[in-house]
Amino acid sequence: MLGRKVTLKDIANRAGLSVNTISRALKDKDDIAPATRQAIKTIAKEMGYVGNSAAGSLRSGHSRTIAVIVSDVANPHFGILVKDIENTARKHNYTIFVINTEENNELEERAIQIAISKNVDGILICPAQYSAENMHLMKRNGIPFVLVGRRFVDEPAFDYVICDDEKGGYLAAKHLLDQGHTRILFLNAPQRISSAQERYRGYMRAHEEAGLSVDPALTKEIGIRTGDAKEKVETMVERSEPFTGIFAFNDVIAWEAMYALQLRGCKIPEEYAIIGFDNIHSRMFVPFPLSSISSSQGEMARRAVEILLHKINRPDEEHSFKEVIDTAVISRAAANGAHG
Amino acid sequence: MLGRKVTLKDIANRAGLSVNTISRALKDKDDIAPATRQAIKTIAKEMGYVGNSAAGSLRSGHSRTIAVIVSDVANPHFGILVKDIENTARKHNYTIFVINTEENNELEERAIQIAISKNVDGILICPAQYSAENMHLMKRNGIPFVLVGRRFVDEPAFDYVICDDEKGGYLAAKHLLDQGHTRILFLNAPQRISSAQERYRGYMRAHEEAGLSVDPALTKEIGIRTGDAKEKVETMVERSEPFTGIFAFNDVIAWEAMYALQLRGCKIPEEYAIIGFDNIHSRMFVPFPLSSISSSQGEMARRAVEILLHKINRPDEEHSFKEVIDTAVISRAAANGAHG
DNA sequence: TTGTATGCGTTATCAC
DNA sequence: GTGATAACGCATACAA
Repeated sequence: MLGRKVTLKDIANRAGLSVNTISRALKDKDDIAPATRQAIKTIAKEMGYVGNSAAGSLRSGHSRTIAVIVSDVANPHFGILVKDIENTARKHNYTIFVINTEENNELEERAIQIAISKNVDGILICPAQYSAENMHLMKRNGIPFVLVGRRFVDEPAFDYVICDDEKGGYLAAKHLLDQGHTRILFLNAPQRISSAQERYRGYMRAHEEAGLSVDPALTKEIGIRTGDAKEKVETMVERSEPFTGIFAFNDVIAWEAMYALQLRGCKIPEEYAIIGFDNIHSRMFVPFPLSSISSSQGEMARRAVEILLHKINRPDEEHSFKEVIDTAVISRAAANGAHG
Repeated sequence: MLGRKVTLKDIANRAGLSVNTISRALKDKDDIAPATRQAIKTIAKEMGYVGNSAAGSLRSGHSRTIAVIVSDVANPHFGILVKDIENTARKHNYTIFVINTEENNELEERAIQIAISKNVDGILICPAQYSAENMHLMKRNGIPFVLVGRRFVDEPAFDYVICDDEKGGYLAAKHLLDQGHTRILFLNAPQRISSAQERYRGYMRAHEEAGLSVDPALTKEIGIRTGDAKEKVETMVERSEPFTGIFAFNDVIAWEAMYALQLRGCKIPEEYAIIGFDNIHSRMFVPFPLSSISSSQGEMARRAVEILLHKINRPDEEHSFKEVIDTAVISRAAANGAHG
């Protein structure tokens, strides 16, 4: 055991062959004698050889790796998304790694730099959207990338795969309006985020259609920090601000809102009806029902990977990819008298 | 805009200086004229330069990056752990990226290879533990690593940071036994995993102490797949196998068990008492109470990073690190008549 | 079928 | 303070 990284040279020395032969044998090139190849592979395995992709990609220009940059690893929505991305990527013989931005602009810039500096072939990113500047970092460096779940409407050059957020917002609000709720608290993400804007538009459209105006006091911006939604809901209840429905930007925020209501002794669904977004209850079993808007993460992940690989493999093609995946209401009612 | 990666050479051309000077200026070496440095930095920023750490680490031998290899990104426990690791690493000016193994041996091997091949300075890993072979891949390549949450008892050379799983298992079982439950279903992880073994030992010790023997039919192995716990619990209920308490290996399994019981119309906590592990309810607000064993992820993350950095910086020091962080019962009762 | 030479982008060393 | 040169580990082109 060397106690340091095993290189092609180490194997070459052991095998009495040139570095080149080792390299070609391990890459299964066809101009190596089968016996030689076998012998080399055995030695490589024995020595615990792990290729240095940093060196390899420096020379070859590709690494069969893609970086996935997400805004919140602790949100199961992204955990599921990452899993789905990984599965699709693996089918195409690509490996992924994940970098977290915590919805922070500086961390996002760092994340992109790390990805680029590790010579990834492409990047899938759910952008924090403080500005498009970080995206231009990828553009300028010629790295193929696809936006996932969010888009920049002012930047037609950026490809994306999103779900139909406007429709989702519309369906969510309509779902509650149809149940007779007229004052719907919208726990939305910050407005810089495209999906927040679009869901808001849908929320407004549903109200207009119902002939209702919306009290601006009912729209709150929730940050990524745990406890933010809880505090907002608590304040509303404390001040006896009237509302009976809640539409949450995502299911984790919805959970927190439900928690806050319970704390204050409010009854769900007797006093409040709630709907979330992402439909994560379809991918993990949680012991309370929550209606939600399905954004089809699996489909989103698959298309995002496929488009990215397409761009990686045909860098000169100018094709533009803008995919909007359909959304739908998934209605979950209280089963056995429990809340929902 | 070049439309390809910006290199030091590009900046050197623009600035009319040598590549070496650019490199030294951007790295804030002190033998560069302040004016030169400033001019260079401006140009670099303008051109959207991103250092190629793949090339840099090839030469320098380090990258200020560590890889975090976890078994299930979709489990919020790991999401929180990753966040905490990231925070500590950032304080020391290290960047992390995450690779998922889905508790699969081949994916784990691939993950380790990716990490090593990207020239990371060290690895934090929650091993899948099919064998210690994958760990030896790191050992043989001289990459510092620290096990997080799991350990190899037969391999005294592998450093780790874990929580006191035996005590955790003991406390969990005792918590339920003290409430009068004598038949406690243990939804454990597979036995190859050290924490599963140790929690099982604790579970047994609590029973012995109470003068009770344990029915082997009450111990089930739950895989990583969503739905596994649900099916096991449903089968138990269907067959009317008697039990009134459940101890789940982690909180996500506990959620699923509660879900399954509710589906069958079982009442919690009237008919069943449940306790989980990881205490993720302390880091996200979920609208139902769940008692759990606190494993102090924050502390675990902090220590793991510190130990890893120590090993990176003092590679010759033979110091061995084996840290066991205390566990405790966090009891959560039903608040407003809801279940718990 | 195998070996030799070259260069990827960066950093370390040394000369000026 | 700055520039020239070599080297990291690997893959490619080409020679043998």
